[in-house]
Amino acid sequence: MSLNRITGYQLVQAGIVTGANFMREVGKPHKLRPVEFTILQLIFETPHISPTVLAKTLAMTTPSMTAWLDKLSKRKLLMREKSIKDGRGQTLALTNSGLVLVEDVLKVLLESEAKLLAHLSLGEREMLLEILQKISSTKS
Amino acid sequence: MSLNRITGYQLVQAGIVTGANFMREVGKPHKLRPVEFTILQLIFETPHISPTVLAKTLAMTTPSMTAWLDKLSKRKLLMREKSIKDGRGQTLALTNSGLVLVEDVLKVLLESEAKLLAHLSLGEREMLLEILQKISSTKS
DNA sequence: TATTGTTATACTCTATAACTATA
DNA sequence: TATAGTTATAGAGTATAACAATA
Repeated sequence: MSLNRITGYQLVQAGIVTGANFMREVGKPHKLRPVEFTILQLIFETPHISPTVLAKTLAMTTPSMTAWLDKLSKRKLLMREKSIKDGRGQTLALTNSGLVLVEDVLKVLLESEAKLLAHLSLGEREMLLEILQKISSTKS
Repeated sequence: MSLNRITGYQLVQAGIVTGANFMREVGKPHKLRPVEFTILQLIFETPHISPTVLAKTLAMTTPSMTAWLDKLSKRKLLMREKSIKDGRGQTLALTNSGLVLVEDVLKVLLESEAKLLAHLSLGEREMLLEILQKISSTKS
């Protein structure tokens, strides 16, 4: 028996490959961390999402999320608005430049990952995403 | 288009699930980080492996690896030996307690991941490991 | 000259605790 | 009392640069 049978290990190893692709194609040129892109994209997909929900989705604490939102806010990529429904809460929204960035980056990522994983068949790539989503859905 | 189509994102999300499983089953009880287990297991699988090769395999710098090896060495889980072939190099080996730990942890991980992923079919689990390994093999 | 491994150092990211404001 | 979000702080993990020893 070996490390090759440990799913957690294989996920990390595969993540090294996709992470390097992200850094080369997006991270360096846009000075953007993976988590920063993910936050922006999640706001794009779920308008009015709150910092707390975002933190839970990405398995981090709210103080950490505050720090990331501060950085992205200073770069004018997103805005914090007071929630109307709950005076304690916030509602997050992309600025125009945030929207432009997210659309560009997503396109670049889809294309570069397609090249990166070109040695996999289409069926394998579909299967992979499907299985990974099943695993993620384990999260409470 | 959405984040769901980004392999890097799905790998991270699935990694949150397996990472939480590791922490609960192994990390907390044995006070062991995932990278620490991986280092020990790689030494077990590849006796006489060197710190530099280990660092490359795990995509980290040699000073980082030195720090991890220091910690594991202080816990008497591994030993550093001078390489006979190359006076600059080292050869890593598990101590007896390192060997016992690694064998126990690997067993616990295989069993707990099997439960964690029980909602996947056997075919899906095999396919997943196979595809992840294909992606990892992209690494130079 | 190049490589192995270590030390020194500073930076990034993180979590915990204590706090404010609202529910 | 509980929850949303912030601030303060300390710790973990990291990378870069400079170094010693060997090739």
